[in-house]
Amino acid sequence: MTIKEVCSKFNVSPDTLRYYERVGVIPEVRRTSGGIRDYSDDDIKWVETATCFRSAGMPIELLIEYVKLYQEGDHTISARCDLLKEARERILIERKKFDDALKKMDYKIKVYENAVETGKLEWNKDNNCCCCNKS
Amino acid sequence: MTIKEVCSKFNVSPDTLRYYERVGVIPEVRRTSGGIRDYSDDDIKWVETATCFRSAGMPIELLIEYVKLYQEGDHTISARCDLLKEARERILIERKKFDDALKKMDYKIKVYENAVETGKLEWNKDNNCCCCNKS
DNA sequence: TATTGACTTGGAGTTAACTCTAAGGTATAT
DNA sequence: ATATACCTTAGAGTTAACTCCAAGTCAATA
Repeated sequence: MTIKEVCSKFNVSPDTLRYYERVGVIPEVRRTSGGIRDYSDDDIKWVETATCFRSAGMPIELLIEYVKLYQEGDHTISARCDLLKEARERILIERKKFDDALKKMDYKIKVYENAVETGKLEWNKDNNCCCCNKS
Repeated sequence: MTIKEVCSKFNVSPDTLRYYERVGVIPEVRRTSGGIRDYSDDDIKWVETATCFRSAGMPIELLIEYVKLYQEGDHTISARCDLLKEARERILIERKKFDDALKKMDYKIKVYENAVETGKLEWNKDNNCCCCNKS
């Protein structure tokens, strides 16, 4: 598969894919006799993993570390497992922050929608919710 | 409340709070006669909102826009509401990406944990899951 | 009252993750 | 055969969001 095809498959730029390969976020991709990248099925799976994990905010450094461990062979399996578990915890923490923000937003949206209808802002006076009354 | 107290309350640096104020992520904070910031309850609510929304990846620019609208008065209520709804949609999209990554990680962790136990990697051959078999 | 530590501003520097540029090679349609 | 579109590398530039620095002021303690 050409770089262009992989790009449109995962919605990333060619520059990004070349950058990922250069810094080691994915293993090296085989070239044609002309020197042009030809992504194998495995390469594509690496790109899939990389873009998926990156989309979840997993830092490049962690992905590089993972690829390094992978290339060292099977004796790094438990290290890779630990790395993934740690990454998992981080993502759970981040997701919690998203949920907190959503809660706050939902409250504010409700107040504003009510204001658009009735013509006046009515913040919850007892402040029992997660949100501030003002702003 | 002093800048230091606000910092430890929301776990951000003084530099960050001063930066937020300077660029308009929060409205201007009143100073003491000596020129030192003294955060009011409302200021603190603004900081709470800002840090909460930033933690969810909401860009600075959006927060600045929100504060601007707020300062223009009540005729911007529906615009503020629209802004929050759009932000909400974005966060839902981002959270979906987190869930996708978590799914992939959980599968990989399971495979690796099994490998640590049994001594060999057993990727799901029929590839019915969201994940790649290799990597 | 002197020292210590925290505060102020304006502006420069840093970091992660791309993104672009230059100079040139490859592949395909006319 | 040549134009066009896409590919290559190395390295420089960009962007968001801080983070640090210098030079000076303020406040609490010994």
